[in-house]
Amino acid sequence: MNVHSALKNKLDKKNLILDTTLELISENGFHGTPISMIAEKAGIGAGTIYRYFENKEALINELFKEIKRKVMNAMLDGYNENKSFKDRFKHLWMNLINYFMDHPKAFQFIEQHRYASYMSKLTREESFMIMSPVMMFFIEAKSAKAMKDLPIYTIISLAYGPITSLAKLQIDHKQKLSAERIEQAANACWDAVKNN
Amino acid sequence: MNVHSALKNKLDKKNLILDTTLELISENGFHGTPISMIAEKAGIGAGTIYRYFENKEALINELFKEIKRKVMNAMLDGYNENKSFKDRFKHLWMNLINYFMDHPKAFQFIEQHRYASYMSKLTREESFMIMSPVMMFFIEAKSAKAMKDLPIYTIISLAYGPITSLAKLQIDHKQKLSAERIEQAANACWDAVKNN
Amino acid sequence: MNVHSALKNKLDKKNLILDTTLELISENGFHGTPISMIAEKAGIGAGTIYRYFENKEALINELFKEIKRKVMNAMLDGYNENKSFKDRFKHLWMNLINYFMDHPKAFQFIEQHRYASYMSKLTREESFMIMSPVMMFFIEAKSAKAMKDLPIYTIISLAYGPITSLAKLQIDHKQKLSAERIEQAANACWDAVKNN
Amino acid sequence: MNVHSALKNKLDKKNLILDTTLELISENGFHGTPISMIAEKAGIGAGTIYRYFENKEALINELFKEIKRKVMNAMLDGYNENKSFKDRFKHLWMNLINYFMDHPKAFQFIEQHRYASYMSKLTREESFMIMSPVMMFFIEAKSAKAMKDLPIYTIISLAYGPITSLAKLQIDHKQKLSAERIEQAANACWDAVKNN
DNA sequence: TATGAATGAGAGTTCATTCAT
DNA sequence: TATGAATGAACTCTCATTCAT
Repeated sequence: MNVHSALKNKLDKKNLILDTTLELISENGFHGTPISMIAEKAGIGAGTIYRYFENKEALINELFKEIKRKVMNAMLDGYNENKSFKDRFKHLWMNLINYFMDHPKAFQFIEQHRYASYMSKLTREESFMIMSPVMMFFIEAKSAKAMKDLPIYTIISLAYGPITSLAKLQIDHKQKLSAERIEQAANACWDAVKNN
Repeated sequence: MNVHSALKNKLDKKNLILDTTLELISENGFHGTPISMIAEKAGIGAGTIYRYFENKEALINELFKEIKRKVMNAMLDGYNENKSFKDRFKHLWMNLINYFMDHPKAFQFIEQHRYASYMSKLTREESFMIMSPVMMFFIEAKSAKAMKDLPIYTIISLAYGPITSLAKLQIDHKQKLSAERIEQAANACWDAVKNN
Repeated sequence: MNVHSALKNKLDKKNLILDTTLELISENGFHGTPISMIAEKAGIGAGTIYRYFENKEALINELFKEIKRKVMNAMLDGYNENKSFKDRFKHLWMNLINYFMDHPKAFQFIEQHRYASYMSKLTREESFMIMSPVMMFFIEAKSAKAMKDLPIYTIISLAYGPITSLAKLQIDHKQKLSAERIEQAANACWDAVKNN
Repeated sequence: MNVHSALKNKLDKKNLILDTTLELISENGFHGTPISMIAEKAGIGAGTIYRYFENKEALINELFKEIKRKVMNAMLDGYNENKSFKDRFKHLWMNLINYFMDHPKAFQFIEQHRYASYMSKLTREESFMIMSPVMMFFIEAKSAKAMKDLPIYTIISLAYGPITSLAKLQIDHKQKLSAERIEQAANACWDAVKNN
C-alpha cells in the first residue's frame, strides 16, 4: 500500500466514524450513544476510535465543524457575485433551508449541540469563521444601503432565524413546504432586511 | 405549623429545587448536572428532591413547563386587544425578546431542551397549549388579511425565528441592544409578515 | 383511659403492625417491603413503628416468634396425652399441616426467613424452645420403643420434612389435599418413624 | 491467545464469579451481598461482572440453575436401572443427602432462594425440567405398585422432605451423621413410601 | 495498527432511621 | 404520644477510557 492509499484509508475510516456518529446521535442523543455503540455500528473496535479522536468530546466537536463546512458549501453552491443583492440573498437563503430540509440529521445536530457544554469555545469560534463569506455578503449589502441600517447581528438574525424556525417546525410536524412556498418565505425575509 | 404555612413551605422548597436546577443546568447541561450537585447547591439532601419530583426527567419536564408559563405571562403582559394588529404584534414581539434578554438562563434552557429525548411528549403538548393564545393572534391577523397569505407556521417562523436568533447572538457576544434597536428589529419583523 | 385499656391499645397497635407486615412481606418479600409501606397500609406514621420495634430487623424477628407461637398452639390443639403414640403422632402431624395449609402466609414466612441473615441467633434459639413440648413427645415415644432407634433429629426430620415439603408443593401447584389424603400421608409418615 | 484458551478464560472468569457469589450469598444473603463485594472478593472490577451477567438477578438465577444441575448429576451418579426399586430409591436418596451434606452452601442456597421474588418463572421451570429423570423413577415405581397409591407429590414429599429437614438440622447443629445412620434414615423413608 | 475485555468512577435512586413539630 | 419530611449512606448499573494482545 502506498502513501496515498494509506492516507485515503485513514480518511475513509475517520469519515465512517463521523457518519456513524451523526446517525446514532440523531437517534439517541449524545448521552444515549456510547462509544461502544458507534464502534459496533461502524464495524470497528471501540479502541480504534481513540486513534482518530482524542476522546468523545473531540469527536463531537469535529463532527460539528465538519457539518458546518458542508452547510457552508451547500449555501454557496451556484452563488453568483454579479447578481443583485436581492437575488443573492434569496439564493443563499433558499440554499440553506433546502440543505437543512434535505439533511435533517445534520440540521438537528448543529441546533442541539450549539450550546452544549461539551462544545468547546474553540469549536464555536472556528465554526463562526467558516461562516465568514456569508458575513461578508451582509456587510457589503448593508454598506450599499441595500439593507436596513441595523446592527449586522440583527440583520443576520432576521435572515437566519426564520430558517431554523421553519426547519424545526417542518421536522416537528413532518410537513414539507413546496418550492413556491419556500420562495415566498424567502421574499418575506427579504422584506424584513431590505431597505425601503 | 398551620396548613397554610406548611403548603407555603412545600412550595418554597419545590421552587428552590427548580431554581437551583435551572441555574446548574444552564452552566453544565442536563447530563453535567447530577442530582447530588443540585442537592448540595440547594442545601438539602439528595433524597429530598425525590419527595418533590418522581425522578430527574420529571424535574426537568416540570422546569420546562414552569418556564414556558412564565414566558407566556411575560409575553402577554400589558397586551391590549383593541390596538392595531401591528401594535399588538410589536407588543408581543418586544415583550418576548425582552424577557429572553432579561432571563438568559430561561431562554437557553427552553432552546436546548426543546428537542431533548428526556422531554416527554406530554410536556411538548402541554407547552404547545400554553402558547395557544399567541397562536390565536396570528390566525386572527392572517384571516383579517393583515398578514401575508402564508402557512401559519411560516408566519410564526418569520416572527419567532429572529427572536431566538437575536437572543442567542446577544448572549453569545454579551451585547445588549438598546430599546430603540429592539423596536427597529420589531418593525423589520413586521415588514416580513405584514401584507403589502 | 385507664391502665388496662391503654395497654390493650398498645397491644392492638403492635398486632396491627405485625399483621400488616406479614401481609406485605408475603406479597413483596422483606426487601420489597419498606417501613413506609407498612406504615401506610397500617394507617399510621412511619416513625410510630419505631416506638414498638427497635428497627426493621427486630420487627421481623418478633413476627417470626409470634408466628411460631401460633403454630405451636395450633399443633397442640385438642392434644390428648392419654391416646396411643400413633394417635398422638397423627394428631400433631395433621394439626400442623392443616394449620400451614390454612395459613399459607405464615407458613411461607417462617420457611423463607428461617435462615435469613437478619434473623438473630436469639430468635432461632427462642423459637426452638417454643417447640420443646413436641420434642418431649418424640423423646418419650422413642424411649418407649414406639419409634425407631434413630437420633431424635432424624426422627423429627422424618416427621416434619414431609409436612413442609407437602405444604410447599400444594401452595406451588395450588392443589388442596382432601382430609382422607392427608390422613394417608400421616399414616405413611408413621410408617417411617414407627418401630417395626 | 487461541480460540480455545480464550473460551477457557471466559468460562473460568464466569465460574469464578459464580463461585464467589455462592460463597458470599451463603454468608450474607442476596441483599446483604452487593455486587461490589462480589467483585472485590473475586479480585475483579465491579463492571466486569456485567460483561458476564446481565444484572444481579440474572447472576443469581444462573447460579441457581448451575447448582441444580450439579445436584442432579450427583444424585444420578452410579445409578443402575437394573436394581430393585428399593435399592434405586435408597441410592438416589443417599446420593442426594450426601451431596447436600458435603456442599452445605449449595444446599442452603437452593433452599433459601427457591421462592425468592427475584427467581424468575423461567428458572423455576428449567430447574423443574432438570429434575425430571427423578420424577420418572417415582412415576414408574408407583405404576409398578412398588410404592403406595398416593398422589405423586405426596410421595415425593415423603422422600424429599426428610432430606432437606435432616440437612438443615445437621447444618444448624453442626452434626454429621455416620454412613450407617444415613442408611437407616433411607430405610425409614422407604418404609414411608413403600407399598405394604 | 486494531482490538475489545477490563476497569472503576460516578450516575440515579431507594429507604431505614431520625427528630422537630 | 404520634407524625412524616428530611436525610444521606449505600445500592445497582453504565460507559469513557486504557492497554495487553
